[in-house]
Amino acid sequence: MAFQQPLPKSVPPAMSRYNFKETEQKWQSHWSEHKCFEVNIDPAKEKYYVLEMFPYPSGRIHMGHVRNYALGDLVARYKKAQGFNVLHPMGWDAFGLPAENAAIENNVHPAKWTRENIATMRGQLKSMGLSYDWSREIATCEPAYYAHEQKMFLDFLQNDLVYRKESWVNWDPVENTVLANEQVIDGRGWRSGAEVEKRQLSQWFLKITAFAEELLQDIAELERWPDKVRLMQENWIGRSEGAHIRFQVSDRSDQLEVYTTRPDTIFGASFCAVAANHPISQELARTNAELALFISECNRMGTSEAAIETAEKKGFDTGLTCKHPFVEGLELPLYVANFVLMDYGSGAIFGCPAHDQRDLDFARKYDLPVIAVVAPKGAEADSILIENTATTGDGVLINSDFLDGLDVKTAKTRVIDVFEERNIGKRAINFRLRDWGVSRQRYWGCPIPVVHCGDCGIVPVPEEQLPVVLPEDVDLSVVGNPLDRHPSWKHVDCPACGKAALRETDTFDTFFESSWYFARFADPANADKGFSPESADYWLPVDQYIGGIEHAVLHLLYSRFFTRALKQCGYLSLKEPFAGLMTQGMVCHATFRDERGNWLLPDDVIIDDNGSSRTSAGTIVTIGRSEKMSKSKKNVVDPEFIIGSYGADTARLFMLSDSPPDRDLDWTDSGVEGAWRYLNRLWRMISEPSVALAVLDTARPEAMDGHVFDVYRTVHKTISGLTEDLDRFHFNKAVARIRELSNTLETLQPEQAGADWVMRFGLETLICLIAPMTPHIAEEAWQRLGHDSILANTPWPKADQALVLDDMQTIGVQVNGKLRGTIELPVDCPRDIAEQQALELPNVISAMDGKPARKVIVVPNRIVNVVI
RNA sequence: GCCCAGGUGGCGGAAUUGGUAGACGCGCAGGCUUCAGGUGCCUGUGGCCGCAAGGUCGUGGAAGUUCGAGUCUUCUCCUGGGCACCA
Repeated sequence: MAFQQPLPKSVPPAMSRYNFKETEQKWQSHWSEHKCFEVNIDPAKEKYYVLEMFPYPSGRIHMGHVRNYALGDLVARYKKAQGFNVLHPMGWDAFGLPAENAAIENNVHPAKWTRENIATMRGQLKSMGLSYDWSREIATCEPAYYAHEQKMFLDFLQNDLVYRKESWVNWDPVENTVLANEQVIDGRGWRSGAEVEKRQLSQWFLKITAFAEELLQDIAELERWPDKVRLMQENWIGRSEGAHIRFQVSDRSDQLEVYTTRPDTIFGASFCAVAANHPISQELARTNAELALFISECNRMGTSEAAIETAEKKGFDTGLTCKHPFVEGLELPLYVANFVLMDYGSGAIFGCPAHDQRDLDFARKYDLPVIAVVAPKGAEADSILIENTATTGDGVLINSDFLDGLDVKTAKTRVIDVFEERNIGKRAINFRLRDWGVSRQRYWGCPIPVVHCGDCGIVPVPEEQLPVVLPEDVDLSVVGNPLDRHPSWKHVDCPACGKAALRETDTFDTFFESSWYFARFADPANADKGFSPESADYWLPVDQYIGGIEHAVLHLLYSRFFTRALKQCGYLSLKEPFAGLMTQGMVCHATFRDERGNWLLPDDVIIDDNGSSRTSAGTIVTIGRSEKMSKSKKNVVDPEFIIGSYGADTARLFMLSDSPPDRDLDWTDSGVEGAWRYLNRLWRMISEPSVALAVLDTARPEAMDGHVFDVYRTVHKTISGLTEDLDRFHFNKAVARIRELSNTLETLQPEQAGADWVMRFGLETLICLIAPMTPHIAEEAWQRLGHDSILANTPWPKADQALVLDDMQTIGVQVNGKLRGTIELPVDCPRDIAEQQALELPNVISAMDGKPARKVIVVPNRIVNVVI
């Protein structure tokens, strides 16, 4: 998609094409010099905090960033025009795994790699003309940032929000390192290819579960969040009500505690099962090699819910049995089963095959009894036959002793009451949510500020010794954790007793940094603390947060938790960090493959006029469906190239015009061309208007041609409609309205009375309305129209409501629900007049075919429907 | 397996509460401008029938509610997304 911009010297300046390169640079410098977007606390003004999810500095910006920041900038500039004191900052989520990978692959230090990437990407973002307050820029890998989160961690520790426990990790025995799930491919390390082991390590956890109920309840308050995200958070937290029940294990002194959400099905129990990592399994495995083998098999299986749910249900009969709590003499065999999760509930279940599909699959495989205890409503108790589908719906209890005849809900309550009376179980609420493991055995992250002392145990690093700075003189060419291998860094004196001790060599999960960065932006230069209470009180919460749906759960939930934890530690006075959330869809592009099936870059593909495609070398190209832009499929378009060839305004306009923000967007060359052509058209309308413009600041003329007045009304309607579109995030509709207004303005004729004035008014309004989307061309046009003010500081246009509402309107007339014509009626026209006019329409008369109207439905200002 | 979202012209998408389906753009066709290509401008553009007026079908599929359904209900098919160490 080569594009040259011809600028022939012979053409006079007014006729020249819009010069985006010069213009975009000019206004970017201008805004920067005039500190247009730098803001301070101003109690007299209402604040508005717009935040886009800050990027990981991976090297170069991609189209997803362009979309995200075009959306955010539109909101920020629009709110500024509406008079808000707008905080719109940008920074870098700068710790993370890719820096370490790059270090190993390219022999470059993660710090250097990261800082260079930031410099590149900052330049790219600046070329987009985004209204950031760059004076607030932060990078989370700098001690000036992470020092404060080390302090926060220590405060969490003091407030009992942190603890240590053993937890399982993916261990790569060749690289001597812990792997992320995504680094485990088919059970092997992605780089080493070694078979991954499960290992238990002692790790730091944050008590997010302490807030589980609150985090769940408060979702209801997040009114300006997408329902989809709220639902995902709800499901993630996964509150369930049920019971813990203790089963006596035969021939042993201990009891097995199970968690169940279906205590009502207790009389249908036919086995018990524990997780592979359950203490009982572990204990038995020590003397049972076969069981140990089964457990290691379970450990090799993926830990994801999807993997567990879809895997074949397998179990190992321990030979032990559990006594049924109610049925004297009934012994339930105890299995170790691969579908029981140690992390959920108590890591043990009782199986009721008739009413749980997993249990049924298991029972069929091991030939266990299947006893129906719930009869669906209306079904005959003795006609129930469970084959291969468990019934999980409501019904009436059968075969269940004292529960017989009760519905499921009542039976649950009753049976738990009995458990509690007999002291063998109790009511329990369980959450799927687990505590947040924040330890990472990685180098490029924030050091966890504690010291391990042989005598004193775990000792927090004293506040005056913070920050614990990540050493930069590390060797990444050797396997294992560089912090652990560093010759001196971890060796310190115990802060408590002064004896030789060791630093914690784990670093924080990078979600730690992103859980509070929004607050740091309120007070980014504060050296004493993360942010002052005053700055937080003024700027927080974020009024509009914008980012990818991929963060719908973890990042957003961690931030919500972090905010509560900070509140508990006295940092903040609010619970919810993000009052409004908008999640954007992905940027997609068609995919191309050559004859051998190799992916091709869009740049390597030539589409001929007849629609056929080939490579530049002439070989055949297959065009595949549009998919999310990704390096692996090569269906990427480099934003820098687009900005260089068409300008930032074109790229931004296209990002906003073709799809609503929350849906996926197809990047197409023709769409970009369309945006580019429109900007040139707009430029022509300004520089060579079809109707000479009235002089700046002249009063509205009293005499106006009828058509001119209609156009004038359209301008007001556009202001009103577009403002509403922006408030509802219907940005693609807003762009459509801009184009409609352009079309309408071009219908003005020079000889019509008032046309010169309405043309100026219309163009100035158009420029103001498009400014948040394409700010550079708008500023230039504003200047060209004779203004010496900065458009970015200019108030948003106001519509005259009297002109927005029409006094006449077109109403559809139907006969038996089919449209047969339209009538022009005054607004709020009486029913009988509407009916009369409708019945007089020739088309209506012919459609009625001489039959009388049985009924005429008149919906005022909407429709008339004649029923015959 | 479970949960969620979405299916509207050749394409991206419009259509506040059920009330004129297809705004706006892309593409395409014809014309004008131009030495020519591109740009620009004008006109047309859901399918089918028709010279036209107009008719008829039409929002993944099937059924239902309603004077009236893209919109509500039920079933169904397809596509995409999420399901705990990428960020």
